Amino acid sequence: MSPLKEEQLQIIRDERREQILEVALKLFARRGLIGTKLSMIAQETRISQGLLYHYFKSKDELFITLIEKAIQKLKEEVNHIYQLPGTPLEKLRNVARLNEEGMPYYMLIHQVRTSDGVPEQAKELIQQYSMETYVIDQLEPLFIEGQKIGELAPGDPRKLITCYFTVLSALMTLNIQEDDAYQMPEADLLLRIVTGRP
Amino acid sequence: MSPLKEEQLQIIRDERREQILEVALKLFARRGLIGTKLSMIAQETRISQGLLYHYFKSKDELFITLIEKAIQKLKEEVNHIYQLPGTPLEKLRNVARLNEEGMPYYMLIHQVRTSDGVPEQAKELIQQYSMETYVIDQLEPLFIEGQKIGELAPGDPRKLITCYFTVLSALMTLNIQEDDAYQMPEADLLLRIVTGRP
Amino acid sequence: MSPLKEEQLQIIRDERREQILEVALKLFARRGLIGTKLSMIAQETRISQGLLYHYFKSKDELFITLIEKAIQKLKEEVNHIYQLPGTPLEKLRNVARLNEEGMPYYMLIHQVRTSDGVPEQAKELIQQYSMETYVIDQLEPLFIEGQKIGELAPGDPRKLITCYFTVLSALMTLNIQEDDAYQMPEADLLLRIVTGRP
Amino acid sequence: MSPLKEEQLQIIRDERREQILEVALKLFARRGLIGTKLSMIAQETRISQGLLYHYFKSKDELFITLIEKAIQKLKEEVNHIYQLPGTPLEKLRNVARLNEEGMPYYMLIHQVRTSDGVPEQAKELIQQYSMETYVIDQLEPLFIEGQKIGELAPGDPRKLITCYFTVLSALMTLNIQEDDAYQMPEADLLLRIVTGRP
DNA sequence: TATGAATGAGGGTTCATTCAT
DNA sequence: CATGAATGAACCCTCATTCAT
Repeated sequence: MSPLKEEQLQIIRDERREQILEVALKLFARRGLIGTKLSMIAQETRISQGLLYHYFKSKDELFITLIEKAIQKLKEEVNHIYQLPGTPLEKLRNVARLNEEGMPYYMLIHQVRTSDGVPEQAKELIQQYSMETYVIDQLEPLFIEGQKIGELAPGDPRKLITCYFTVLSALMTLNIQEDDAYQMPEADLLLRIVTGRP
Repeated sequence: MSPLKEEQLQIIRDERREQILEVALKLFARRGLIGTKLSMIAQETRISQGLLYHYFKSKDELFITLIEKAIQKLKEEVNHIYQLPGTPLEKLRNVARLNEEGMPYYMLIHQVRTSDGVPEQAKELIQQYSMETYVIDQLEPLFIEGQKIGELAPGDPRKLITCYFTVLSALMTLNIQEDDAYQMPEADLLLRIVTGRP
Repeated sequence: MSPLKEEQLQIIRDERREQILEVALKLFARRGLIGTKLSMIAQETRISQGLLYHYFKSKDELFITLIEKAIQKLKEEVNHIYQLPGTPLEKLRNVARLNEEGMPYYMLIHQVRTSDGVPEQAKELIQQYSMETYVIDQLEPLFIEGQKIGELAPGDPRKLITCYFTVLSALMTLNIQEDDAYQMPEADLLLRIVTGRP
Repeated sequence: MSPLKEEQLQIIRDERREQILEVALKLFARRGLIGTKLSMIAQETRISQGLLYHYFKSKDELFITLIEKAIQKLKEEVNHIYQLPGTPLEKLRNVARLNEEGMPYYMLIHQVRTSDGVPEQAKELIQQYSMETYVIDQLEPLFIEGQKIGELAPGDPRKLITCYFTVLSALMTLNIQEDDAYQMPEADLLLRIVTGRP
């Protein structure tokens, strides 16, 4: 009866959905929520505008879905740090090599934090994901260990974490491109913030 | 009619223009070019929408005017560093106490750099104001002196400047608010980037 | 394949068609032609939207089919009056107990008569089914007989019929619901129109 | 300063507003809320679509405004009955000559009562204006007087009122046109409902 | 100068209809 | 026969800009 395998259909659906999310992420990151027309997303995904509404109930919902993914992504990244090889400092050095993949997500979150005119739900999601309660709690043991073995500068570890990751987030948000006036700083210079040594 | 009146009118005109620019700066910074409606600017300036067009030919022109002011402002700020009291390090410490006044300008520039959908002319202006050719050139002597007297870490001074000011710009752009997940880092932690000491 | 199967299929087909018509009638009556989405009809019939097009060429055709059924229904109802038991007045009293089943059809016809934006063909059908030429002609003998035996008030019987059935149709169209501001009047009060007696 | 008399402006505004309401009433009555496009209203009022939004925040608001007017109108009409000349029966006879002006309002109310897809607020307004609590209360004294002087049939006056006005409302809603299958009944025939006499 | 009405292009969204499977 | 993805036209609505006063 079923004219197409239920399963196949679902796979196609999911792929298409991911395509849309990918395109939308890129565009929202660069142009903002209002600045991104659905026609752009549709065109770049090679689908009709109407079809977007088979996958997302509205532009806002599409945006919010991306915010949820962004938060998920950031959490995973923080958790991932522990699985990196080496001493605490070496782990942090790897984090400092800012990955290009995560950048659009940072920009999205930045928009939610700084712009009016984004869906209220997006703002609430961002507020729930507080750096305070998540990132800092997660990384405190790592910093304490780094201080114990003398790799990291002494002082309140929570303050150190906050400073370091605020700077990293900010740099992500700057979205530095090649041939740009700004230059993405070398990791070793940034690490001075936490090591207190050249 | 009378020359006196003309003059007064001109003064009122200029004041009004400044008012508009002030309001627009605040709104553009928070909501972006597209997200800011002329009706908002008019309302907050307590003038009619139509009157805006006596002062600026278009929304884009208003935006571009602000970009020009932003660049002017940043140049002045860099120049101002030399007039601060104290050793090079002390001067830089003062810069690190990020001034709230300049923040909206940073956000405007950030928008131009990272967003599509802003007037082409704005992009050109920003590209002309290259950190490379202006900020770095201006501050190189200061950093070299700081290295000479041992206050600053050794190494390529231009790289140091770039890193330090990129981080400052990025933090400005984050537009950290009270009761925010992020916390504006203490100046001393940021200065470690250039001193290499705790 | 086998003739038996073909036959069964045809039966299923016809049943399905009736289901669709039933659902559509209910929805069109309450929401109007434009206010009823094909997706609603499909959902309530438990079939896909696409399948609707195997049974009806378009939304308009579906609507027109219902109008044809409505007219058929009303004709049958008028014919049915003669088969009711009792004197002419008793027959009319039974008609006045307005049957709920026919109400959606009345509402459909009302829509065609009063709304623009319905298919032209529907309007033509309704105009052909003129109360004048059908209902009145059919019921004239009944009224004349009623007048003869003194049950009905004297006067032009055609005028009486027109008045009485216009009122009934109008009440049908009002689609009075329970707990409504309006109350469906008692049959005896309405019958005063034709009897001229309390 | 004021470039145009505040007062004049207001007058023009009000006139335009009335124009729009008039056109919208006519169209909504015949085509329903959904069936009436703003472009139709704009075109018939000879203004641009955009200008509609200077006068009404949305299509729904326009519709609701008309519902409010409709209720107001109906109340006035009921109150007006007492000021008509003559005996109670003569007053009612005048009411029975259904005025064409009020018809679109009846149709609007009918739509709200019978259609889904109209603004919730409109439904609430209609429910508040209950015939029960308003029309009947208002007219009860008139009917009682009519019964006292033998003009009206005996029996529960509230039931009589309900029946009579339900029939009148229903006939209004039928929106009988010239050269229509239906014919608006003569007043005297309808009055039999309340008089019980030919 | 100053206002607010007026316009119209273009946005997000809906939905009847078609099509590939 | 049956599905649900896919399309595109047309809707409501917004807003930068112009215009009459």
